[in-house]
Amino acid sequence: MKIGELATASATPVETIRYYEREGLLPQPTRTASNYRVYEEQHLERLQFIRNCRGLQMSLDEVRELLRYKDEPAQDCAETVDKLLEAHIGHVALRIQELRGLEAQLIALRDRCRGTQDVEHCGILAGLAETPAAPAVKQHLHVR
Amino acid sequence: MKIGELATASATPVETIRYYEREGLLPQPTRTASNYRVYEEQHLERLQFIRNCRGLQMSLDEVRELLRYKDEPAQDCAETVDKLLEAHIGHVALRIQELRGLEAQLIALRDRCRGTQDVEHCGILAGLAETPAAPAVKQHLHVR
DNA sequence: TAAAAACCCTGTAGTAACTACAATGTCAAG
DNA sequence: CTTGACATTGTAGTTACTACAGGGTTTTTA
Repeated sequence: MKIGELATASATPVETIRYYEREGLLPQPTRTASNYRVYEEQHLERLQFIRNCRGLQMSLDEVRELLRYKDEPAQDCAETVDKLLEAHIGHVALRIQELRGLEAQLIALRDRCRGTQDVEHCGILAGLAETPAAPAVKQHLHVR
Repeated sequence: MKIGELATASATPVETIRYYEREGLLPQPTRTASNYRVYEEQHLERLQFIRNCRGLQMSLDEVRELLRYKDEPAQDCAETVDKLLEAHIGHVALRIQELRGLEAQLIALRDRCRGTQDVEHCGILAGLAETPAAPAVKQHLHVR
């Protein structure tokens, strides 16, 4: 299987596959005489695993950890895997909470606009300029 | 007001303020003889506006656009501002939907693990390896 | 008054997870 | 035998910052 085929089989851009290889998530495949990458079924499976994890919004570091457990299972693996997943679920739930608050604020802001025409008196811009009123999501601006 | 004061007044890291200046979001302030930036009240207001928008998860490009309307109000401004906000609300709502689906999948995955001990048969890793079963968030992996 | 601490400056590089070239090489079809 | 699709490496761009390094200045403190 050449890289293009693997790409379509896994719905992953070619460049991303090469990126995963550079990052050590995918093992280096064998090469043809002309230096083309040649993949086996195993590669496809591993790539699909990665993509599934990514689809679940895990970071590449988390994926790396899971792959490590797949590659060399130890006795306390299951527990650790479970923990990782548990933590991830927590993050997602928190993010949903934050976005809900955000949505409410945005809707409130939008509704301030209804009824004004000119920008000078537009409630939206005024609302965004307010200092304490709409301190928005106060926490770390830095969520994903 | 020196940059440090502006930073504490706006709860924004100093480096971020300089970054906004480089990006053209904040106008270049005057300087002291020793080349220190000197800010006025206006700067603080503008920075607060930016931070509020960012707190609402708007991109800097969106903020830039809003600032443009603040700076030079035209006749059809209010409408455009409204549209921008409307679109933004849509994005947030969509993202919440996606995360909800995600959460459900993660929980289902976690529950597959209950009852197994060793990694070889751990339902979580097996679930993540499956091809069609948990295609996760199928769409663009690339949401924020 | 002098030294130390706290602040400021510019410029560059790093972050995550890709994406997008540029410049080149290879292979299959017509 | 040429055209087009595919492959290669390497580098730079994306977003919104963050973190230095290597300097200068100002304020505080002893």
